[in-house]
Amino acid sequence: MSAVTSPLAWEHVQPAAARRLLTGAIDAFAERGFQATTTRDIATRAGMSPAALYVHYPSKERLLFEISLYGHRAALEILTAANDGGSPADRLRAMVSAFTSWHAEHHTIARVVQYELAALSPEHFAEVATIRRAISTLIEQVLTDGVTNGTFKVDDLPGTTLAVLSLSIDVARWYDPTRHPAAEPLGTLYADLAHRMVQA
Amino acid sequence: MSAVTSPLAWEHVQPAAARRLLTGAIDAFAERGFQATTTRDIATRAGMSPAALYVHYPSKERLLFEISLYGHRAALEILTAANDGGSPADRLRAMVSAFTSWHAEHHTIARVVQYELAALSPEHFAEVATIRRAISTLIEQVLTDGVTNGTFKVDDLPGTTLAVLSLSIDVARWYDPTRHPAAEPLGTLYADLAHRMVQA
DNA sequence: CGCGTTGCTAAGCGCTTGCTTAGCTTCGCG
DNA sequence: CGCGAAGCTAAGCAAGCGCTTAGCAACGCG
Repeated sequence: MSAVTSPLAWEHVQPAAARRLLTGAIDAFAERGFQATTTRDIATRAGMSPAALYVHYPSKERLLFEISLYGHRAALEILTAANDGGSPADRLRAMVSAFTSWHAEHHTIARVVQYELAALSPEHFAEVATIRRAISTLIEQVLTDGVTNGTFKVDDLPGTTLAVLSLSIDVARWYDPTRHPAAEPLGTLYADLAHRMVQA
Repeated sequence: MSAVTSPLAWEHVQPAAARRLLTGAIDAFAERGFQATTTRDIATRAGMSPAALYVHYPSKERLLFEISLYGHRAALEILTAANDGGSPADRLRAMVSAFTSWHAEHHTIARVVQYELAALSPEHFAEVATIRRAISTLIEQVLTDGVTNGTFKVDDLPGTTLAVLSLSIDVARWYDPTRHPAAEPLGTLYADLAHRMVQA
């Protein structure tokens, strides 16, 4: 586990059977998507009968929500930590690097977080949407700060904010640890690319 | 329909009922995903009974393949057209602009093209993968040309190629015509961002 | 010990899925 | 007019779905 990305430990999920179901669901949702994953598949991955799932979670959707919520919170946390101190350029580079590395290192959870939003209930979607707006605001603010002190040149602020985030998020779509570089060098490359996009 | 993006007409799909099924399937797959879309839903959108679908297509997967194949071909075509003539910078800007605009303007098909690959049969996937490699090669070549003539500075060629493509592709994920700028200005913004990423 | 709680399984319910079958109508064409 | 092809529908099949029910073993605690 790298230093720049949060450990994403699941120890807080108790008991162990509930944790096995959750991590099994992450793998299944990431591989096949939420709709194509069956509760029987999740239960089998956790080494249980299908009915045991409902002892720990009231529905398949709830399992998705727990994963999505925890994943969004983890992503916001590593961004917030990276935003601490330094010039706008330093903060932008640290945030893009951390956010990119996180999407590479945790690409299974990241895939669920980024591509299964439509499967959430309206109420659950609203809850993670709040976190998504906070993430977006962090990037927009550092770009604003850089423009204000003259180190950045940004023509379209919302458009560029979206582009910077988009670049990191799409890593979850294509990243394959067997075929691509380690997460940390990728983060450095993307920090460089994002910095160039906004440099004055 | 803008000048930089191909018209994406479906007139070649005959008879009209087959075309209605295909366009209905695009909308349904883009909205809900392949797995969550039922053949009954597709048939209803085309104004027919569920069985009528099988008069024109042998399976739901085949419908996806026809959409995916045509979409990939259209994307490759507009990229190839934009690659014609000028400096590496001109060609890169033209390709990124066209590719981005295409993903925004045709974001429903683009969503199917980019996010439903896993639902294709292995044989059908192999066929579109060939087109995807051709797309990637076009971008890699223009970056190579720019590095060679000294107008670009690229540290990691495959990584930067992927990043440039990634930036445009992710547009399909978030683009909403009711909330975002028109496709053509977006293409111009992204051409600028991509150019800055590689400028010497 | 007695007994409620926790965690699990076997069985299965009601429903929906992709797709098939049988049969009807419409049409072009000799 | 006769007839095969094309295009469609009503009905339904086998399989698989999310989830429920009934019941059992293990455990903590008075």
